[in-house]
Amino acid sequence: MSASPDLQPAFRALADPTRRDILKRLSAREMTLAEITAHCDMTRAAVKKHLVVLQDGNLIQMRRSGRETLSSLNADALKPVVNWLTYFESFWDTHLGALHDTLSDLKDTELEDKE
Amino acid sequence: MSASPDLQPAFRALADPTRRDILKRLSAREMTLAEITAHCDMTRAAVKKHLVVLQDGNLIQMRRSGRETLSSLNADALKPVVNWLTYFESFWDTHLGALHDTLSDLKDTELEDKE
DNA sequence: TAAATAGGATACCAAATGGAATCATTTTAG
DNA sequence: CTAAAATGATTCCATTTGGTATCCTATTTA
Repeated sequence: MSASPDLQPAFRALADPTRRDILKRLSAREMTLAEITAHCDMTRAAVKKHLVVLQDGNLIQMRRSGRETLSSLNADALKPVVNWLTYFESFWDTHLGALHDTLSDLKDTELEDKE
Repeated sequence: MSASPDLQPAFRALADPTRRDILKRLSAREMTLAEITAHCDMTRAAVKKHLVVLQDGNLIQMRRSGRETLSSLNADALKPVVNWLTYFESFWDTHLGALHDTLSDLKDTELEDKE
């Protein structure tokens, strides 16, 4: 029943600013390694490594075309991540999260629509 | 105009499974270091370090009470993260993201509801 | 076919990380 | 006051990371 997909590779991939930047760029169009590198201020080899990490997180795909490799965004892989984070939505706009337990007996007290 | 908050510390904090687990636990109630450690299968010192990383990401707060320190969730800090990810929402459920550019001249072609 | 292009694959490095071990400090129980 | 409880602070260690430098392979294309 494929419990929950392994979020680790995706969270790991998102933990680096260069990789997040690459994702944004790929949301516009697929790009070659050289093109991506042009924006990254580091060597091709370094960018390539980032692409591999992104691929491990399933956040991008790569396809070979002639002598170049086009990387493209796989935004769907972000869904499980957002889903994980959404769990905490009910704790937003209130610092009562930590008191949740303490206040459980007052559950009908209306917490008016925050801001 | 406080452009965008620095997402790095938060993304960094979220990149570790132990820390994500701690966040889930803290969503129930605030906990002491000893309590958290009880679930983590590692030393107090190690857990303490994770708490510091979470605090750097502003995902938790700590308050001292007598000889113990209570850590509590600050779910609000997840908002900017979700917001960043939401940017990609328009690319979900379609693998056309990478072709967005290529297809730009066909923009009136109706892309019927995917799936 | 030979040179130029675009990428892969490795080896190597310094710095950051995850964790354990230890020792010091503060608070509460007797 | 004194010991136990709870945490903080430091040091040390192995592994992972982010990057560079190099060398090698596959495509083009002149």
